[in-house]
Amino acid sequence: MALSFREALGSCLAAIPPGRVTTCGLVARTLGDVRAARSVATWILEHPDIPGAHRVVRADGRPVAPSAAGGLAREGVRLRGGRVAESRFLESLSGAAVLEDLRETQRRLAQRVEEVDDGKELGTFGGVDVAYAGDRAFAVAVRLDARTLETIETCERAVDVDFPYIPTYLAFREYPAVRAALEGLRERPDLLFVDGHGRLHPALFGFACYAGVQLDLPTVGIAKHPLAGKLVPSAPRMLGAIPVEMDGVVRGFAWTPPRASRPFYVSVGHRISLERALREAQRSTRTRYPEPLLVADRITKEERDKKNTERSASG
DNA sequence: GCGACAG
DNA sequence: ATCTTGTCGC
Repeated sequence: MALSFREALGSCLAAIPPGRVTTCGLVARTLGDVRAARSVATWILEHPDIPGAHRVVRADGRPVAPSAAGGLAREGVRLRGGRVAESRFLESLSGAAVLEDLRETQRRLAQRVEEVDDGKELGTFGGVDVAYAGDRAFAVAVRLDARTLETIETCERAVDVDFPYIPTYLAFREYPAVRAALEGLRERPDLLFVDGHGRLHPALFGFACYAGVQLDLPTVGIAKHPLAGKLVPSAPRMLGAIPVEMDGVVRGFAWTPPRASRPFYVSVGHRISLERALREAQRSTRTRYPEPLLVADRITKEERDKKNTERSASG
């Protein structure tokens, strides 16, 4: 059965015997992917009450939790120079490899991605983005007129998140909030822009693909930073954009808008061709980033700050 | 071969 | 993404 991140981490920590410690890297490998090491540390820092959290250390032996010294001392573990001796480190750990399961889910769903579109005119562009305040996610979905780029409608939803940010697993953190916001729109957009990569992903299944397949909606992935693939500046440009290849296949483009200082990355999410994804991304851009994502990003931060103010005002 | 890695 | 001081440019 599928375990949540929280439960899987809990079972990992419960498997560390008193008097021993484990590195973030080993916890991450046990969860199924070493690239989650930093996320494990962040999660423990932000959830200091997790049982066993005091037994997690960095590679150099420094405990992750600032208050770990007391719990370790009660188990006979002394800190020397703020570090736990390597002789205390566990070499292996048992636990549920949830990230392996999620990667398998990505690979399976990746086969459903359709990289062709129906060629129809697009009346509206959608955009989704999420801001965070601790475990609270503030998601916004917007729908814009594709010709004028004027905002037609917006929808905000706040939901609790229970999955950390882990590179290449972004969808599992953001999708629930994004879906909730999209469901509140009166009409679905003809094409949805997602803040994150599409097929430019190690499993060819970034957040934009995940959202597209789950929603059965045409999507385009837009990202500010590279994740997978390599730029090929020597290759012929497409509409002024530099191809990004993975294993010799062009999976995306890096495009710098006319007055912008840096490029953004475009790739297919679902139900669209790569060339058209680039063309629509360019058509939707007025300044430095596709307008639907700028609008969603702005509202998302306004909502978060508004809710935070209300919360502190009411005690 | 290994580490880094969207938001 | 968020945090956060200082710094730069319009």
